[in-house]
Amino acid sequence: MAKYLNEFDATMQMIQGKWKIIILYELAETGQGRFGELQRHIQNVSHKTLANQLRELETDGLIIRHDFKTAEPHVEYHLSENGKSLIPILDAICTWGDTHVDHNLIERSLCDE
Amino acid sequence: MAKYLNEFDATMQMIQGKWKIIILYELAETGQGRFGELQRHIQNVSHKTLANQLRELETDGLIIRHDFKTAEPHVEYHLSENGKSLIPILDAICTWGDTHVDHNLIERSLCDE
DNA sequence: CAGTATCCTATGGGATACTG
DNA sequence: CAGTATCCCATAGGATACTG
Repeated sequence: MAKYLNEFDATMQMIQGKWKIIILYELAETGQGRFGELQRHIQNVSHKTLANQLRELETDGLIIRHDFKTAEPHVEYHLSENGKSLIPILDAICTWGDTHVDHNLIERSLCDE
Repeated sequence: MAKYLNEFDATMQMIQGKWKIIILYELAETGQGRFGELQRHIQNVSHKTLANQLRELETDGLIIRHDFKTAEPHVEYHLSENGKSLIPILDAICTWGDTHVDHNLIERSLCDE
């Protein structure tokens, strides 16, 4: 059985999720990040949901999880090549929102800085 | 209160919905379409859901609903300028899915024909 | 033909607490 | 620090039937 209706659906399912794009964008800018860092930067995301979305992004091959396997837990996330290839699209999505949506309706600007 | 988290969120909320992108793409290709036509072309969409998504797209200003107000109900939908400006992004989303997702997982190919 | 109303289910995501 | 488990709620979307 096919998992996706079409190419839109495939792409959308991978980036759909309240925080997924923000996570990808954050990692694109910083290069890599730890769980706690991401949670601090992306305000209001719940612990459970961040963990969920990170796992989905990892499963879909958009980010890579590197476990340092030290005594004190230390995990770093960074974009895969596939994830990086998505950035131009995210830019386009951000720019479109920036130019076509009333700024008063937008809580925190992310693109075009 | 802001309605959207950021520009991503704004754009995503407008195109999110199981059939919204397909509707937009369909209208982009055909120029305009009636309710029944859309339902026939977009297989498997339920009557109620199609009506819902059309109304949301209209509310968000992406499509325009033209009621001919004849005795026999006749309504045509077509893209607004805002909706048209979204097409390049949809193309990018489709192309990305086409090149980065296993074709066996995709039910019906829509782009790159 | 186009649209609305009702009912139902699956899922996403928040709050919170627990584990190693 | 990173992750999992439980509980709970709001929403999306399907099936179906009804209206003008």
